[in-house]
Amino acid sequence: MYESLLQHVSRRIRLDKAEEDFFISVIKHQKLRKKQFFTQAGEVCKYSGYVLKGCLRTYEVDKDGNEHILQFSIEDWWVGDLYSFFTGTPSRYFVDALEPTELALIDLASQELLYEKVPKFERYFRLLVQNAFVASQRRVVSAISKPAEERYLEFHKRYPTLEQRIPQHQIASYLGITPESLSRIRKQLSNRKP
Amino acid sequence: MYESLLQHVSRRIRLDKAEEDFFISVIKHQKLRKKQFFTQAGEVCKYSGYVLKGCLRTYEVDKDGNEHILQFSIEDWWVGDLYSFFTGTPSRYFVDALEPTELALIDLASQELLYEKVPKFERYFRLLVQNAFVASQRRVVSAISKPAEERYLEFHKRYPTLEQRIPQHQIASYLGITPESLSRIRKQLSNRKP
DNA sequence: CGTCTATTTGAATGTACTCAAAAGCGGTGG
DNA sequence: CCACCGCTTTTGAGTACATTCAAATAGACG
Repeated sequence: MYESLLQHVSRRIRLDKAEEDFFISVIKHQKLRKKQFFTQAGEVCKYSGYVLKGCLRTYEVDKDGNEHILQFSIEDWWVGDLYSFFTGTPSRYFVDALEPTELALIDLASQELLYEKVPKFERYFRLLVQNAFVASQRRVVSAISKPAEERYLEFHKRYPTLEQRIPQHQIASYLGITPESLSRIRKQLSNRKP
Repeated sequence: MYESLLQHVSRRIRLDKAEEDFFISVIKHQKLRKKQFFTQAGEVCKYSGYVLKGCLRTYEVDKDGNEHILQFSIEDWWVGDLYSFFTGTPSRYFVDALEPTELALIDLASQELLYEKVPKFERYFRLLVQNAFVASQRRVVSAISKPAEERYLEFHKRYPTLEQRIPQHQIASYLGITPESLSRIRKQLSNRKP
């Protein structure tokens, strides 16, 4: 059931059998249908989720009701609002499933217990967050310095498989442009290339 | 010399005297004059720096030679290119001092030694990176979803002291707009308010 | 005081947006 | 199996926000 998760962990820290078992013992399992929410803005994000199968999006809804996608999460990525999760304050993000999805869940109490019993997990999560931070910073630079076409090409190169899986208007939202603009950009590119 | 740093640490994890002493023993001290580099793109970032006094900027230079500021770092913030630091690969960022600056430095070997001898530090750095990640994600949403004026107002509210300390064109670069645009935005605001 | 850099202002341009409508696509039920 | 409905993508026209380029003014520093 959780092989991919254990593998993900063991690529970063070394666990013995007892530690693995303990880890698995605090994990819960969740299935989401398409469009079902994992968390909603205004409520506290009770779980961190590891994607076993499927795809989710994390997004904010602004005062005009427009959605802005922060993150897509596919297999082998963690998902959730870290800030809400750790502080217990209401989240500002919505997270829902773009496909039928299965998650491994861990709640805050379990995570803290885990840190206590197996301190190596501090390292595991530090490494994860560190990577996520590095990626986020790159996206900031991209967002503030590059025109839409270039941002699209970056996305296209870095996440070629994601682009197949996800409706175009969601990608536009992730890139910070309108669906109309993305459509035009793709048209221009296809006229220029072949 | 390092009181502020020790305080910063002890607000997050509890250290006994021996642990404190060990921590301090691996710290080096560095002074930078205004405009002096902490790291440059193309070289490996050898140190993480804790700002004891002063202010630095982290920025990327694009192919047209334009600078894009990722981060300002003032007293009690860590600075450096995490990715380069941990992987030993050349950095893509420049970091230099906007004011005369003093730093507490730790190199990678020392940091790993620290993790080994005082595993609590994994937690300390996890918490730091976690906060930085949360902040970076918010900036992503802001960058992709809000017009320049709104982004400026956010900056103005969140970092009122920084705005006093830093030349306006650097703030424009941080916001992802031209100095001319920021000047016009500020003019409009001052005409509208009073 | 003079030089260099930062900020402001103006005019023209461009990129991306809004609004509106048509075309395409996929799923559902008759 | 086809027809219809809803949603996504495309296309068009007009607009707005921010940029570029150029020049003037203001400020900082030696």
